[in-house]
Amino acid sequence: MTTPTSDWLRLDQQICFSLHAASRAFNGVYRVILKDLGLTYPQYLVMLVLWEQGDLPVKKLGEHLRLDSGTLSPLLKRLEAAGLVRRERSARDERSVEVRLTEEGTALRESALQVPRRVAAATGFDVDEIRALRTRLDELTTALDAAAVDAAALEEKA
Amino acid sequence: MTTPTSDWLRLDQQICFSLHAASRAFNGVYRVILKDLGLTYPQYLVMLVLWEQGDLPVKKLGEHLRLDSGTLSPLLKRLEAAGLVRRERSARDERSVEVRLTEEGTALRESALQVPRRVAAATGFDVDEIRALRTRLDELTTALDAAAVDAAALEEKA
DNA sequence: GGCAACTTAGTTGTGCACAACTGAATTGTG
DNA sequence: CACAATTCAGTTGTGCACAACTAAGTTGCC
Repeated sequence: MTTPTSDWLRLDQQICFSLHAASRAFNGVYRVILKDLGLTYPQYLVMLVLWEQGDLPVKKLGEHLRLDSGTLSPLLKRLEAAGLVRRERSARDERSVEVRLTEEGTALRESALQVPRRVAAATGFDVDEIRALRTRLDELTTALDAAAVDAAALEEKA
Repeated sequence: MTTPTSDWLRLDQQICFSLHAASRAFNGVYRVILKDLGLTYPQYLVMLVLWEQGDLPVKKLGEHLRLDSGTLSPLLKRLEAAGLVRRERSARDERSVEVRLTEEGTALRESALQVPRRVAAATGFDVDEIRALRTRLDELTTALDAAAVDAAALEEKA
C-alpha cells in the first residue's frame, strides 16, 4: 500500500506548499492587523525582540530572528525613519551598532499588546492547539537547519 | 493559571514566528536540493502544477498556487528564458496566456522525482507525521484566509 | 608593535510577494 | 448595436530574504 512514486510530486502532498501557503496567509492577517501600528510583519518581529530584550546590537537581533545584516540593515533604517528606533555605533566596539528604542518605540508596545489575541482569534485554534503546532514547527525548523548545514558541508567537499 | 498579558508578546510564544522560521528553513533546504535543477522553490512549485495539470492559463496557475499575476508574470518570464515553458496568447480568448511545457520542461520532471524523498529525509519526520502536520497547516490557512477576508470586508465599510 | 585572521554592518544584485494600477479583450444589458 | 462592467496579464513600486562582497574595527600571535 505504498504511494506510487509518480504521486510524490502531487502539489497537495507537499508539506512545503502547505507551510508556504500558511506562512503567506499569516502574513496577510498581520498586514491587516499591523496596519494601524504602521508596521510590517518583519518589523513587528524586530520590535517584539526589542521590547522583550531591551536595546541590542544588530548582531544579537539577527541571532534572535535568524536574519542577517543584509535583511536587517534596510529594515532598521525604515524603523529609524519612522522614529521607533535609533542606531548608534557602540563606543566600546566601533564595529557594532546598538539598536535602541525611542520613547515612541517603547510606547508602541501598549498598542501591540492586543495583536496576539487578535491573531489567535483569526486562527480559530485554541491555546493548546497552537502550542502543539508551534512545538512541531520548531522541531521541523531544527531538523531542516541541520540538514541544510549538512548539505552545505557536502558541497564544500566537492 | 492563565498567561499574563505581558507574556503574550514573547517571541517564543508567537506561532507566526515558528511558522515564518520553518518556512524559511524549508526554503533553505530547497535552495540546496533544487540548485541542480536550476530552479528556485517558487519556480519548482509552478513546474509541479504544470507537470500535474498540463498546460494552463496564467489565471488557473495562480489559483492553484494562490499567487497573482504580479508574482507569476516575471517568474514565468524567467522560466521561459530558461527554456522550460512557452507563453502563448490563447486564440479563443486573447486576454488569456497559455503556459505550456517545452520538451525540456517536461523532461525535467524525471530529475525532480527524487526531490520529495530528499526533502522528506531532511525533515526527519515520517510519512504520517508529515501528513498530520500538513492537515493542520491547511486548516490554519483556511481559517486565516477567511479571517483576512472578513477584516478586509470590515475595512470596506469604514 | 605589527600583521594576519576574524568580526560586524552595510551594500549590491537577484528573486519572491503583494498592492495598486494600466490596457486590452470579453461579457452582459439595454 | 453600444457601452458599461468585468476579466486577464502585465507593470510599477515597496518591502523582505539571502548570497556575495566590501570596509572598518578588533583580537590573537609572534
